[in-house]
Formats: sequence, structure tokens, C-alpha cells
Amino acid sequence: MEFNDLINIKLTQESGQTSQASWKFDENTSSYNNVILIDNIPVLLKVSQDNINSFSLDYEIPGVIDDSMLNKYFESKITSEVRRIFDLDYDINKFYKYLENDEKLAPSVDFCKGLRLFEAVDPFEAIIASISSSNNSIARWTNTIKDIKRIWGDEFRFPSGTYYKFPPSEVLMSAYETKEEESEADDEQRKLESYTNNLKSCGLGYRVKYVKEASELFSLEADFNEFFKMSYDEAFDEIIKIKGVGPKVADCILLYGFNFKEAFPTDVWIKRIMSYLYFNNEDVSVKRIREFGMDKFGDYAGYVQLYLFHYARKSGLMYKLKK
DNA sequence: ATGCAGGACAGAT
DNA sequence: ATCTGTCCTGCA
Repeated sequence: MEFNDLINIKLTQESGQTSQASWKFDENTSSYNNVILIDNIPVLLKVSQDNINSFSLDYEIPGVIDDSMLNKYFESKITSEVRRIFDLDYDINKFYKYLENDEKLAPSVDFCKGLRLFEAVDPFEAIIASISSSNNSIARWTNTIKDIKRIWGDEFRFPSGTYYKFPPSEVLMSAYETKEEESEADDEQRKLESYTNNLKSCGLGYRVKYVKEASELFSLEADFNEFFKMSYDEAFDEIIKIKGVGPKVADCILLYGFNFKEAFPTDVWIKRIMSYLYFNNEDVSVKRIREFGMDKFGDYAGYVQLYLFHYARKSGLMYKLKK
């Protein structure tokens, strides 16, 4: 299937948005692959691109659908899910016009053309990925998410490889926290180092208990589908109650997991960039920058922070602000 | 090798 | 309301 939308798939995949780890890149087909469920049928999505104005979607399913009506219905469901995940129905050219009207923001367009929100396949994955990202590097939290999928996620074998879904909260809730705990439950005693199917070994560090608690919360009490029905303010107040979720992580969850585009996730880099652009490089607190950004950018806030971050990264501004 | 980067939290002001 | 020290790991 062809999609005629302005998007840079590679950039979108590799921009470190905390909705999920980047999809597996298949060298043979030059595609980013991931498994999703459509009507409970596992579908391997394969997304490839050689032109910024379009991309192709190929997919694999376990069996053959011989009913052409069913086939059409199935494909339309896949299409709408792909459009949702890559935020294709967002009017990005309108956003570019907005950026170009602000001299501080205008330079970002050239560096980020085609960068779109990478929305969560699974909101729970976005919650855990965002919690894992705090006080952490992109490389480390993405490895954590890949490990969690491999160890606790449902496995699906396709001709082009094995893929895993992110586990539901009920599964993650009963995961071992440490090597020691995993070892205790094992009859044949091996060396402690050989126990790697525990949360700590996924590189979560002290965030293990946050992940555990969030899993328990969404298994026993909360339903993350409720967030889709709330206003941004309601959702923010609710999500920030989770241990390990502060303002920045809350905004990441709401933006990348639930598509609240008015969120303005403010980390130290956004703080530095915004201070440089709008406050004459004064030291303005993260809290104030967040409020300023939400106020100034409104419904564009989420996209603006995404663009500012990558603009700073690629233009050398980040390097400059480091000192 | 020691030190630092990265958000949230608990405790103190 | 805002500040400080601490948490864990990977990388200079």
C-alpha cells in the first residue's frame, strides 16, 4: 500500500519519542517492522520509504484471507491504524506555516522536515517507556523496552523474523524485580549472573519499583482508556499521581501515548533551548518554561517541543548550549 | 579510573 | 513555593 503523506519515516522512528522503542530495521527490505494486532490477528507491518512525500506499507499475516470483502475491511483497519501511529492526519503544512511566522522557530523546519509524532501502538507501553526514560538516555531506555518486549511480550513468528508485543500490565505486574528474586524461584541453582529475566536486568535501575507499581495500578484499579475521554488538565492531574511520573514524564505520556498535542514536555534541553531563544539565555526554571511554552504555543506545543529538540540537536545549538 | 548526565522524589527551607 | 541530595547506569 502507498501512503501519499509528507513524512520522514527514519527521522520519526529515530527521534526518541517515548511512545515506544524504534521499530526493528530490516536490512533486506530497508523497512521498519513491528507487529500489531488487528481484530486479534497479528499483523507484521513493514514500512519503507525512498521519498519524503510518500511511503510504502507492506504487511504479513499468519494465514491467507481469501474473502475479498473481508480483505478490504481488514486492509482499511490496518491503514487507519498506521495513519494514527504516524499522525498522518495532522496538517503538518499548516504547522510549518505557523513555525515560519515565528523567527525563533522558523529555522527548525529545514532540519526536521517530515518529522511527525510517533504515537503509541499501546498506551501502556508509552507509560512504561516514559517512566523508563526519566533521568536516563535514549539508548538505555530503548534497550529496556526492547528487553521487556522480548522477555514478557507475546511472541509472533513471521517469515521475515520474530517479533514481540509489549506485555500487558497484568503480565508485567508479576515479573521478577531482581536477579535474586528470580534465582529464588528457580529449582536448579545457577550462577546469579545467568538470571536475566528480571526487571532490574533490563537496565531500569531504581525505576523498577515505579514500573512494578504502575503495572499493578493499571491491572487492579485504573484503566488507561479513561485518559482518552479526559481533558488535558484532567489527564495531567491523574497521570502525575503515578510514582515515577513527574511533569516531564506526564507530558510525554500524554503527548506520545494519548495524542494530547497541547502538552509541552520540558526537560533540561528544552529549558536550555527555550531560555536561549526567548529569555536571552537567562536561567528560567523548567516549571516556568513549561507554562510559557503551553501558553505561547497552544495546540502546537507538542510539535514545537519535538521540533525544537531535533533542531537543536542537528543545528549544533545543543552543543553550543552545553557550556 | 572518578565524575558526570539525565527527572523524580523526599525532606528541608 | 522553591531548593538540595539521592537514586542507577553508561559513557568519557
